[in-house]
Parts: sequence; C-alpha cells; structure tokens
Amino acid sequence: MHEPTFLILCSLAPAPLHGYGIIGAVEELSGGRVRLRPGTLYTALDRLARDGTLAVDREEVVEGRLRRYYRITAEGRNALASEASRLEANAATARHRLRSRPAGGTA
Amino acid sequence: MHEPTFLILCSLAPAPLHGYGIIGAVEELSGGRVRLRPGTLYTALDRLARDGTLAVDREEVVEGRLRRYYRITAEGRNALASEASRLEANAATARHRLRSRPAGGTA
DNA sequence: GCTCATGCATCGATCATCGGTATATACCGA
DNA sequence: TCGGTATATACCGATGATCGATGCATGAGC
Repeated sequence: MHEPTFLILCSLAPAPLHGYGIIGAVEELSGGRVRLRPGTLYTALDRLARDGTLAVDREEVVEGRLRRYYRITAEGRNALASEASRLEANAATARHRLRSRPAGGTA
Repeated sequence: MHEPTFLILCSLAPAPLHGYGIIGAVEELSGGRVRLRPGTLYTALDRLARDGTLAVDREEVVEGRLRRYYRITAEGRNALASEASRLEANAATARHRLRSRPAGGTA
C-alpha cells in the first residue's frame, strides 16, 4: 500500500468524507506534505471501492454540486491497522540497523 | 520511497553487501514477507546508485563469480532515517484515527 | 569428461500506482 | 456576462515493482 492510499484510508477512519474533503483531510493529516490531485484520488477511490476497502456512503447535492461520500469498511479498517503495524515494524528495523554499525572505522 | 527500496537500504545500513546477499537480508529483515527478485533488486540498485543513495563498495571474484558489494552513503543514511520518521508518523496517525470514531459511543 | 545444480548478475516485458493536466457542470459574485 | 470555486471525470505519461528468462562460471556427481 502506498502513501496516498494509506492516507485516504486514514482520512476516512473516523467518519465518511466526500472527494474534495478527502483531499483537504489528507493534506492536513500529512502536515501539508501530501497534496492529492483529483487524478490520484478518484483512481484510488475506484480501486479501493472495487477491493471492498471502502464503499460509497451516500450522495448529496449541495448547492447544485454532487457530493459523493465514501466510508471505510470493516475490511478497510483491518487493512489500515495491519498496514500501520507494518510501518511500525519497518521503522523499528531501520532504526535498529542504522544504530548497529559493525566495527565502525576499525579495519 | 517504496518498501523494496526501503528494505534494501535497511539491509545495507550496518555493512556492505552484494546483490544476492541483499536478497537474503531483505527476506530475513521482513520476516520472510518480502522476497526480492533479481529484476527488482538490480533495477533498484542502479537507480539508487544514480541518486547517490548508495554506491558500489568493491568487487570481488569468489569461486569464479563476480560479487559486487554495495554500500550505503551518508545521504542514503539520512534518507533512510527520515523515511523511518515518516513511517512512524503515518503509523501514529493511523492508530489515532482508527481510535477516534465520532459519536460512536464516545460523546 | 559430461551434466547438473548453484550462486551471481543482466535483460526485457508488463503492470500498478501515482502525478499532472484538461474538461464538464453548476453555483456565486463582480 | 465573465471568471472563480467546488465537484467529479477522463486521459496520458513517468516511475517503480513484478515476473520470467538468460548468461556464465564453478563444483559435485556420475
């Protein structure tokens, strides 16, 4: 799972959001680092919906514009949780191995 | 940075390794989860060397076979460290947001 | 001596994901 | 009427990963 995908799932974890809401949430979640483009977002949403990771929650028309809300599924929650575990494990591995320099300048 | 790239850098953090050594190290580091194919590995190595993230350390001929050892650079170390930070931050975000269900029973 | 398994590197084709840009629509304010 | 904003969609290209096949040299078995 790549970062945009991951952050999309994060953004939906507490409550459903519509496309443009997700873009804003992801930007905030990532401290401004990740700015999703529509292309990235909607392709990912379609893919994740196809996978059963998320689903369309409802559609609203607000001021003449369609808003499609997406909701994370139980399966998506599980995927997100195990992805978080993977990230933690990888980070720990990196920290550990960055610390263990064998025979630094010896040789 | 994707996982294969990340794990390759992890594998090289303590000491230089040659290609097939990296494959083994990555498999071990990831608990058997990630098994690099030669194609993935050498393309990544070329790319990372081009970027200055790692460099060829030395070449040896062992039993008639060439072994090319790769070494992580200072730049690569920095990249790996900041990647680890990113992973930690993302994992924390996910944990946090998986816990905060609004109006779930919270109120 | 021949054949086969093994360790090592290389190459090519394909696919998935992401990034960027442009477009259609509908509202709003100047 | 025009331009900006909000929303979704479509298309295209770049990057990186995956898979599979190949080349090559050695040592082991027969």
